[in-house]
Amino acid sequence: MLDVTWELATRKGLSAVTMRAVAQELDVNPMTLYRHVGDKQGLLDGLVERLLLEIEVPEPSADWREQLSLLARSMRAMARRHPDLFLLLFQRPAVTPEAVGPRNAVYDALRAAGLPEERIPRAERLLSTFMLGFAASEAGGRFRDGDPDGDMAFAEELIVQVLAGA
Amino acid sequence: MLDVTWELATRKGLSAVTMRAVAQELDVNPMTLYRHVGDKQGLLDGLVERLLLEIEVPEPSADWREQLSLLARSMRAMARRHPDLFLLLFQRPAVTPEAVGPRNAVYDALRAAGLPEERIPRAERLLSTFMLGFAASEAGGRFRDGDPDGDMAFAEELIVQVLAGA
DNA sequence: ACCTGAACACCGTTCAAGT
DNA sequence: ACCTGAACACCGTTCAAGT
Repeated sequence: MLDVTWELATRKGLSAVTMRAVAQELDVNPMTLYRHVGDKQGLLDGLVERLLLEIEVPEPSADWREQLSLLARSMRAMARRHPDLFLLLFQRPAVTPEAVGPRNAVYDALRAAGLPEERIPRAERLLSTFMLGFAASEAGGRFRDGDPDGDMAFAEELIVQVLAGA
Repeated sequence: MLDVTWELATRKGLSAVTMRAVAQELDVNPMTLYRHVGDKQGLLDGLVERLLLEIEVPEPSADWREQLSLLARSMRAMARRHPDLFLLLFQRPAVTPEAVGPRNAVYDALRAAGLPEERIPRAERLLSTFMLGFAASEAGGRFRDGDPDGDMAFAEELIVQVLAGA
């Protein structure tokens, strides 16, 4: 069911994801969905989980600068593919099981940058918050007529600089 | 009309803002709204404009660190008051007329920090993006069980450090 | 020309009737 | 006990009928 819902969201956008539309896609009575999902919110939760799992995570063996760069790129790409769904990330706790992939990827990069272990969790929260905000802004159109690539390149320089001098 | 809509959004949340509910609040036929607003999206646009205007902006005469701190605080407060509406900021260009207040406030602070004029626009975009992401995360519950005040205090230290050494 | 009620094409969810 | 169709209480918006 989640597969079909995800496919529907990808193909026609989040606004097309309704109980009734998903049910029709499955050739099933709308009420039948409630056996699997409890709620419309449950359906959306599943979609956000899936989005987190679809974010591509870099090799931990790569240069840490490259790790961060790749991670930022894949988050931005995911946001562009699912702009409305991406916004829901702000409404879910960052500590769900599906969130460990991306979080560990940031942990690995920060560790590789030489950041002391005790500073990593906070640094990850701040860095991820920035990346999320940036990707959401770009995908949502807040940067209209701007230069997101240039802005992100500059942000990466700054981040590398701060991490190198920490 | 916008006053009543804003009041409704504040009192009962964004999901209670429907054409029909606003019309009822005004003791008017739902169709009458279309004379003033064209669209439901138009109603929401008005709400986001108002939200931007409601963000409290610091005195430009204060210490620049204090300016940034106050601005962050008022953005976070606004996000907590209107969590769903706040998310819509990501879906609107940052260059609307109502956005100049907050943007100029950041400009002023960066100028006071001694940042060269030509670097200010990009710095403002990155800084505002972080603040927006942070405020949205906190208000939306992404930081559940976290320590947003501590995280923000640390972020401010970092920002001051970067700006001082620029 | 302007306004607006009824109507259309949807929603998510409850609940009672059917098996 | 399980399942589900009809029904309920909503939506945003169109459009034709009324003034």
